[in-house]
Amino acid sequence: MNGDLNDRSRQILQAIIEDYIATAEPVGSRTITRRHGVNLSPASVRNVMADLEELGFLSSPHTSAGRVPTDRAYRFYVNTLLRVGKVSDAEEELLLERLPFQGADASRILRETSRMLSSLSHYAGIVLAPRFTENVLRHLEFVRLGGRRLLAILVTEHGIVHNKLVEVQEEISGEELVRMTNYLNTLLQGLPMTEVRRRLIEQMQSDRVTYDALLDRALRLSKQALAETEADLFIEGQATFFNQPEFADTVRMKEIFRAFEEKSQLLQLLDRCLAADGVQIFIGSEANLSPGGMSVITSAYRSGSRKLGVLGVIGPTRMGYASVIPIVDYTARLVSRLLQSGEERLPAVT
Amino acid sequence: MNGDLNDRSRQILQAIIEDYIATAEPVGSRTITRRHGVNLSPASVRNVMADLEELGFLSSPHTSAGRVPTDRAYRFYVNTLLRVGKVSDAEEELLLERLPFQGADASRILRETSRMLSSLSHYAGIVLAPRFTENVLRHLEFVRLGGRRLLAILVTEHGIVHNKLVEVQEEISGEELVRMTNYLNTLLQGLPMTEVRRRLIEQMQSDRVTYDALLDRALRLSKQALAETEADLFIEGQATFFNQPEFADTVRMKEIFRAFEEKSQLLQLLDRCLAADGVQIFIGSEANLSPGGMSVITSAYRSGSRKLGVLGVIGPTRMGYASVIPIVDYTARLVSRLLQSGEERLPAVT
DNA sequence: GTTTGGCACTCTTGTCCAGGGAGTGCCAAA
DNA sequence: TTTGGCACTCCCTGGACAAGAGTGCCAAAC
Repeated sequence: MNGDLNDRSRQILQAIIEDYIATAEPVGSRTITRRHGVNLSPASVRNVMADLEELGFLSSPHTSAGRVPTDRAYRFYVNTLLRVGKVSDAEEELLLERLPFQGADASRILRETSRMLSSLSHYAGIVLAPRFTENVLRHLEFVRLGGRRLLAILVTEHGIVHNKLVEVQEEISGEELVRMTNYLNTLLQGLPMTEVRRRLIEQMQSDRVTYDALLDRALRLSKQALAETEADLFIEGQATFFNQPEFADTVRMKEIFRAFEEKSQLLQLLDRCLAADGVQIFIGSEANLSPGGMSVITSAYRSGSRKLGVLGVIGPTRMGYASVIPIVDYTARLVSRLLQSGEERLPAVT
Repeated sequence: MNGDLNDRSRQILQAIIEDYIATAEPVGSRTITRRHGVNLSPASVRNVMADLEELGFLSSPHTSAGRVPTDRAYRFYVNTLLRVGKVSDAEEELLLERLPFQGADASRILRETSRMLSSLSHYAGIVLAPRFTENVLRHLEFVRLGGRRLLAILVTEHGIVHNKLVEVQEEISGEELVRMTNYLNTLLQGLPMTEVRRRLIEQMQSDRVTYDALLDRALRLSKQALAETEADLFIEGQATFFNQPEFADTVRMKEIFRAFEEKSQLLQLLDRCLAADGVQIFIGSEANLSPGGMSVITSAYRSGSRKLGVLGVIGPTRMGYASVIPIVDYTARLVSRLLQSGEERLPAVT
């Protein structure tokens, strides 16, 4: 059904979309003939526009307004019409200058990334921190907080630190804790979380543990400590939505900010992105976000072949896809490289 | 200048303020006689209102609108007219039920606190996490990330975890790291950060260290690791500003959200609060925030006699002071108790 | 002297209406 | 098939007008 459009229709559709992206105002037939290189009379353009409306690519707010692209039009635009460029030199320079700052740990890099995504795209930047389950355990430590409360600290690769409070049945002495920690670290260090689970269960049934109550306790403890933690999501530049005329009314703005505070819908969407390869684009209703009218462009960042998390941009459907797509793409590659280079310097983990 | 007002003026001023807080609309003389127990004719009330305007307590948006309280009026109201009540049973119940949840570490409690502050007050809740320098060091740990990059993890009392990436000159072996960690922990554990600094410098000059290069390195490392980190600020319920009619226009909303994303002004204000005792109230211009028209009510929370951080509520100047003040007060006490009780269970720190 | 009713005045808000502008749809001619 | 022309629709703006709310002030009442 996409290929159905002839050259002229495509050209006009593209002109309408790009004009609308630039102005946020319904596009009329005369505007097309004037501003874009279309050598036709307004009347002819009107005929084409009527066809495009018939096909579901355009809609008119009211009889005598211009036309506005539908989600479907944007989808067609992104799939077929748009030729995606590269990031501009200025953008690249800014990213390279700002992102890999000295002595930064991963969470800092990721936070800064969401800032950069926002300021480059002029929309909101989002970064989903590496999913806990996707990570490799680097170090596990228990700190006694008092009485039977222990703080479990786990460091995953890239220096991301999670911590969790666990309560034990009986007090544990300092030496016992050291022994437990050593045991657990030799057992689990360097394993991906998915593997960690398996190893724990396997080990619990081994002879060595059956006869050593302390080790048994250690395993139970770490099982508690390694329970899934909630996902970390950095969002920056929400205020950019105030610049979009289509969100000018307060009711919609309110809904948007509610949604951002909620995060759950967004997390669900980003989880889906984690599974896919390359740049993902969700247009309007495809994103399935509650306030509607928003598009999300994402890409997973990775370390080697393992996908760690997702980053991207969220803005109005009427978004500058042409410039945002390469930004997201490039940033994802850059972040991957930054995290990778941290890893390369690691000694082989045994 | 405050005591100047006679009873009647006070009564009318109070009526105006409370009416305006409730309705967000300029209050006229008739409204006062109708809705509040004032046994006077509108004309008399008008005379008083003219005086109050003269004194700077009221202002009128235009000639034939009602009167609106000025910042000064709110200040007078809070200082003199308002009798602050207690939190309602329902509020208390909710707080007690939601806050001290099992197995929560301090940062979780604080995040949840800002949520509760927002949902109880119907304004935005803010919580400033314990200032790093105010804390007691509980545990210090270095994890090798790869090559010469170490992740310093420091746990302060109440189980708050900070981490920082540090780079060393030459690689450090596993055993060396263990020895360093042990040395540093016996040296620094249980000291407040301010003390930690002193001890580090003192120790650097001691004989033992001059002859042991590793210890020297350890000290230098920890000095890097213990550098001040940026303050953590939890804000929740920013979207409540959308409910306030006085912020209905998009321009102001935009400014507010910019300010929230910036945080710096807010941090400055909260820092001032940390110094003061009890509930602090900043009305309108007193808060010195850029978008103006906002009031901030805060109280420091503490552990024992040491103030840790600040929590509070931020909303429009036209805020329900009567109900918010006790909420902030009670919450600060509750959080103090929660953190305290965690501490009590600690063994004495030597 | 204080309080109050009355009255003129001011300013905002909402409604109605007319006119201009932008755009469409359709038809007939090129 | 394209295009010019034309009637029509709808939005937006601005002016006029009335209603409503409130004020300020004055003179009479208490």
